[in-house]
Order: sequence, then structure tokens, then C-alpha cells
Amino acid sequence: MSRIEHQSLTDRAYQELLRGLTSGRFAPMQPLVIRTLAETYGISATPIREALQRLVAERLLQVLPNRSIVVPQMTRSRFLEFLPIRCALEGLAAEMATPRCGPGDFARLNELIARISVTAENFDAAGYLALNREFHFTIYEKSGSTELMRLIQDLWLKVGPVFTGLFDTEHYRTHSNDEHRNILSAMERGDAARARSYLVQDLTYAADALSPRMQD
Amino acid sequence: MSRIEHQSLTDRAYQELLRGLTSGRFAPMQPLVIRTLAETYGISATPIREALQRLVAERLLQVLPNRSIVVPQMTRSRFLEFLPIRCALEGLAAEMATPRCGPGDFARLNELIARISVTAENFDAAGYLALNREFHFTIYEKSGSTELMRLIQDLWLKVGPVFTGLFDTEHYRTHSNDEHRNILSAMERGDAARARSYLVQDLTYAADALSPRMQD
DNA sequence: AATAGATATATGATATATCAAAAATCGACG
DNA sequence: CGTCGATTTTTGATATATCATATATCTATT
Repeated sequence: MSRIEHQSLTDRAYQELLRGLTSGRFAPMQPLVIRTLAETYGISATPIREALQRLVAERLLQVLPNRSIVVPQMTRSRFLEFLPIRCALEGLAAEMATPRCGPGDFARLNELIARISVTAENFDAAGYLALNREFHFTIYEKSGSTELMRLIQDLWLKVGPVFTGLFDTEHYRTHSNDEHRNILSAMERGDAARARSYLVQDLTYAADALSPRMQD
Repeated sequence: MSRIEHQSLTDRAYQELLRGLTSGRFAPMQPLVIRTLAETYGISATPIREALQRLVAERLLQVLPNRSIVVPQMTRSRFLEFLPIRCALEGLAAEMATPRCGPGDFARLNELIARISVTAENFDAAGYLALNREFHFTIYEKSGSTELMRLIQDLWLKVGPVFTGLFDTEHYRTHSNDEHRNILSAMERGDAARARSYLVQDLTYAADALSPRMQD
């Protein structure tokens, strides 16, 4: 019998709002009105307000001086500011993961690479993004550090919405899996330092592909 | 005329609670009761509750399965889990800061080192901790990345309370300023890589001094 | 017609009432 | 005495009422 999930309305509102954010349902700079959202979700204002404040604390939303709450727009400079941070943390995770991976993990990563290739051939943007994320987080999870995982997850939430456009860049779509293969083979050789540098390269290429297409 | 600061009760409650947390006023695992805190601060439950939830979102507080809110106790393993993360981020910040520092910054850091020496001689624990923090954050601020700064600040908030004991370890108290001097001279030479490694060494020494004295 | 002031409305902030779940207390029974 | 169960109390969760501020609308004056 499955565990009874005692999810508070605040939690549910949070997840609902998060889903709306990551899928880009809320336009940047458009204020999120507590009462409106409360009515939309059919609950009172309190849980909505708490969920919004939680998202503000996580910097996924932003309070304007007029105290209205909006989704901050990701500018190029802000996106690029995240790049070295992501390289540091995700590179560290890859390095830590390398000696902790076994044949089963390598097989799993290999399979993901193959499936990513299929999505690239089929121009399946949604599938591509989901599998790319799964490939990366499969590695990060093997770092064995939940704190590190959480920090990386938070960063992906912040830069995530931008990635939707990643698939549209021809060069990246056809070549990013090469980096994935490089990462995997370095990990299979137990070469943690090189696994890190290939992963950093993957992130850098993605940023190079995306940043010219961003405003600011 | 100074700008009118419009601080909400939630914000004030948050800061009050944060101060209580960093100064160790709340014992770990002792539940923080909303109504009690509300009465203590002379405000209603709502802002207290929101401040608590914000602290939970920042992982400075923890909700138990019974949904009571407590300050999580920092175990040795958790503390050590933060070490590589802090090395990665704070090392990165030192590296980024190095080419951005000028004579004024070096003078400031030098002065901080001198003042830290005085506190060490006088067994002034509070002064020592404050100045040590100021030394580190003076560097991190020069990284030029507010996102990076914020992440590091969050990490210091989490591991901060533990540091109170740092001053009591004889060896660290007498030698940590050596690392500070090494960091500064590397930065003055413009050797970012070495500045990073000395800073990592400083963090590692501090962890070595503290972790044996922690439970778990 | 443009602008300043006044009024109305919208919306976030706070307090409070109510509900539900958890913890503590009490009491009967062994 | 101790244990199990019922009852009471505590406490977090939610809804709602009220207040304060920001925004929009209106009106009068020029």
C-alpha cells in the first residue's frame, strides 16, 4: 500500500507554479496576482502567497519595488554569469561521480546517448531536452552528494527555460552528443579530470549556441 | 533624506530568526512553534509562518515528518559534504577576483590580516570570526558575480554556526593567517590559480580543525 | 486638451477564526 | 503499577476579514 502523501496546498501550489514557470507559461515581467491564482486553482490566497514567497526565496521569481511578483527575464549577461558556476559545480559532480560508477551506470549512460541520437535525428525537441537532462543528472546523482545535486538542480531551474531553444541550433544538435560520448569514455577509463573537462566543454558549447540568441 | 525602508513584518521576522539561528540561540531539534514566536515578537502568526517557510526553503530550517520545524543539526558528514562544494565555489571566486583587484583592495586585505593577528593574540573570538569572514567576502565580492556571492553566502549560513568553535583550536588560530597571507600574495602577483589553491587550503585546514570536534 | 488632484479600485500585508492532525493528558482496566 | 484507549490540548494548515498601499479612473481647472 502506497504511502499516504500528505501534500499541503502550499506544496501543490508550489509545484503547479513551478511547472508553469519551467514550461514558460508565465510571461516574464507579467505580474502574478495572488487572488487571481487562488481563484484559478480553486484555493484560498494563503497557500498561493506562501508558494510565491518560496519561489522568490529560490530566486525563481522576483519581487518588484511595487511588491508585485514577476518572473525575472533571463538576460544574456545573467545567463553567462551562471556559466562558470555551473562548470565548477557540475564539473565537480562529474569528477566525484567517476570513481563511483560501475558497468551498470556506463551501460545506462550509453543507452541514453543512443536515445539522444534518435531524438536528434527525429527533430524531437522535447524528447531531446528530457534525455539530455537525464544524461547529466544520472552523472550528478552518482557524485553521492545530495547537497551538490540540489545546488545543481536549483541552477538548472534558473537557466532551464532558456534551454528550450537549444535544440534549434543545428550545430549543437548534431555535435553535443560527441561531448556526451567523450564524457562517458573518460569516466569509463576512470579519468575524472578529463570527464570534468569534457563536461565543462559540453556546458560551454551549449552556452555558446544559446547566448547569441538571447536578448540584452 | 534617506529612502524610506518599507520592510514587511515577514522580512523583519526572517532577519530576527536568522540572527537567532546564526548565534545559536535555538537549540537543534527543538521545535520552533509559530504561535510562541508570534507572541514573543508581538506580531501575528502569518509573518512568522512565512519567515519560517522561507528559512526552510533555504534549508536553514527543516520540517520534520510531524511538520514541526526545527534547526537541523550539522553533523560531521554533512559538514564534510559541503567542503568540496565550498572549495569549488569559493576557489572560483578567488580566481575570478584576482585579475579584478587593485592596490586599494590589496591594502584593505592586508589591513584585515593585521587586524586578524591582533584578535588572535588577544583571544578575541568574536572579532576573529567577524574579521575572518570579512577577509573572505572582501575577496568573493571582487569576483564581480553577485550570483556566485549569493551561493557562497548561503553556504556560509549553513556551515556558519559550526565555526564558532574554530577559534578554540590552537593550531588553526595561530596558522590560519598564514594562508591568508599566501592568498593575498598570490593575488598580488596576479597568480589566480595559486590564489585559488591557497584558499582551498585555508578551507581545508579549517575543516580539519573543526570536523574532529563534531558529533556523528 | 493636458495636467493635477481627488476618488475609486486592485492588490499585497497582516490579523484572526476555524479546521485537522499530532501530542499530551487522563482514566479505566488489567 | 503499567498499558491501552479516549479525551483534551497543542499546533500547523487554511480560509477569510481587514488594513495599507499602489494603481487606475475621474473630474476640474487651466
